[in-house]
Amino acid sequence: MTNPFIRKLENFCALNDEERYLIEVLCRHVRRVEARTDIVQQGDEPRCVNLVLAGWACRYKQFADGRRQIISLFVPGDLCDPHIFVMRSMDHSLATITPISIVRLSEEAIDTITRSPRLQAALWWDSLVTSAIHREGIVSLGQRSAAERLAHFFCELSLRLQAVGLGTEAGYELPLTQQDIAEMLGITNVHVNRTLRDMRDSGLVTLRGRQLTIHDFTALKRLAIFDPSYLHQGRESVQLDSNVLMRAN
Amino acid sequence: MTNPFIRKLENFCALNDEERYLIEVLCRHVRRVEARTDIVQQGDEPRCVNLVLAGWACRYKQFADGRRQIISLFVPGDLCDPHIFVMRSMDHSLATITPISIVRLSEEAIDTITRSPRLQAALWWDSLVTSAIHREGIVSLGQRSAAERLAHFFCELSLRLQAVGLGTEAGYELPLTQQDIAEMLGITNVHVNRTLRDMRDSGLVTLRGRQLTIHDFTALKRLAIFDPSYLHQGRESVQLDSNVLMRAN
DNA sequence: CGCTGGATTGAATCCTTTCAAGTATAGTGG
DNA sequence: CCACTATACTTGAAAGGATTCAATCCAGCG
Repeated sequence: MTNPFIRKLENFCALNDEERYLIEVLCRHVRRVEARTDIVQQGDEPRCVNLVLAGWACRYKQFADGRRQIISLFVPGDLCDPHIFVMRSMDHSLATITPISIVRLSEEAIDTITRSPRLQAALWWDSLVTSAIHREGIVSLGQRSAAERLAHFFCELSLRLQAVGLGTEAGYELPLTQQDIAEMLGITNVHVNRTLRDMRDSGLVTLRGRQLTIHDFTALKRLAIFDPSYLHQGRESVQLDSNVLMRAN
Repeated sequence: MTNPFIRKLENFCALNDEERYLIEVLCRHVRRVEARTDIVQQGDEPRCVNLVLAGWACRYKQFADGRRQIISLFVPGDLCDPHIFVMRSMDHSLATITPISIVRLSEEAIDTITRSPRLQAALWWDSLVTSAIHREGIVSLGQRSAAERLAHFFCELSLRLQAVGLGTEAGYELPLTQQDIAEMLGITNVHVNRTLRDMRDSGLVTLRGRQLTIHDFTALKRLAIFDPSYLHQGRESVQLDSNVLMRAN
């Protein structure tokens, strides 16, 4: 099974054997962490960069009163903040969702990678895509209704998982509870449940037993106002559909 | 008047004369753009990195049906995406809010800057802070009520403007319309107006004629659940108040 | 086979939006 | 200097989407 990080980066540009080998060597010491465990906590000094090889994790922030926001999801191939070392402390926490396999990359390991200009560019691309995902998250939370958010979330995840061979347009494994989804989308778990029922009833998607089945991807994209260009996948991502974002004025 | 970008970076680390001079030279060709004008549009190929010297601008995305989300604000000293050049196209637009002075930095200019290890680290710091601001924006949109969002927004802006000498804890110039604020915070302009009235009535802040007056910064922070550590200002930003974020479980 | 966490549903409540109308403010031209 | 216009701000009333609280159902698991 190929390394999902290599696989993802190759959506940006082809790597040579040497570059692939370099990453594979760095990925030899896999660390396993059980589900629902903090990997890094807010306030910690950044010691390493985590790369997910298998399993799901998330970034989150939580208030003293219990409210919690999941800021981003990590699926296989995802890397967090390669330049985090310039910071004194973490302003958020990282936690596993499922049992997970991760690699802890040291600052030296990152330096080694970025010595290759192509890998350096690939890492920039990756973190720019991560930023773009965050921006789109802001758009979702700020402008999309609950149903639109859910639809958008499913669309995005479909493409991200396809990029590492873990899903198709017809569906994928989604190991989140409805509470997790609620904390991602800024709505309550009850409302997630009701919205999911509506989407099932209208023949869009079905979520059962950690398996998401997409019955009508086109309709899902339409509901979500989903424009995949922000994911910058493939080398020619500038195709704006008409149902989609357009400029002001 | 000192360059706000230099001033901001020096919140991260002191620069030497050579480094300051390098930036000042790159800032010689100032471009002026009038208010309410797109600087870069979604779909454009990235040609340069914009650095704001004076005036306010924003990043936004807009739907075909008119809904618009302002994703981030640029105040003097703010730089957008120094590594944007690896991307094929912009997934969002940039627009001015006020008349503005900006500098367009080419890829070579960025390369020149990052040849200095300290400036390279400072640029990383700056973009990590930008990411952190986006993450906190996600938390606001996902978990905070309208009043909490507004309060948080005012607190964050106070610190960011203080970092470049454009505000104090007592207030600052805020050249946004209530509609702009609404599009930042994911609520309607009508609700912004009502919430602003409530905050004025309860003696927290007053916003009149583009001037924000903060009457009770402590109470504002409390309402906002504001923990400034995500801004990573100063060299010792690890001070978590008790009213503030804490870990799960 | 009972336990436990997650999923589901109903009913009431509430925060926010929508629609509409009215007021204030700033800039423009006669 | 004052109509005139445009834009922003303000407020009310009604409607709606999402939350809250609580109870029930379900499935996997020891």
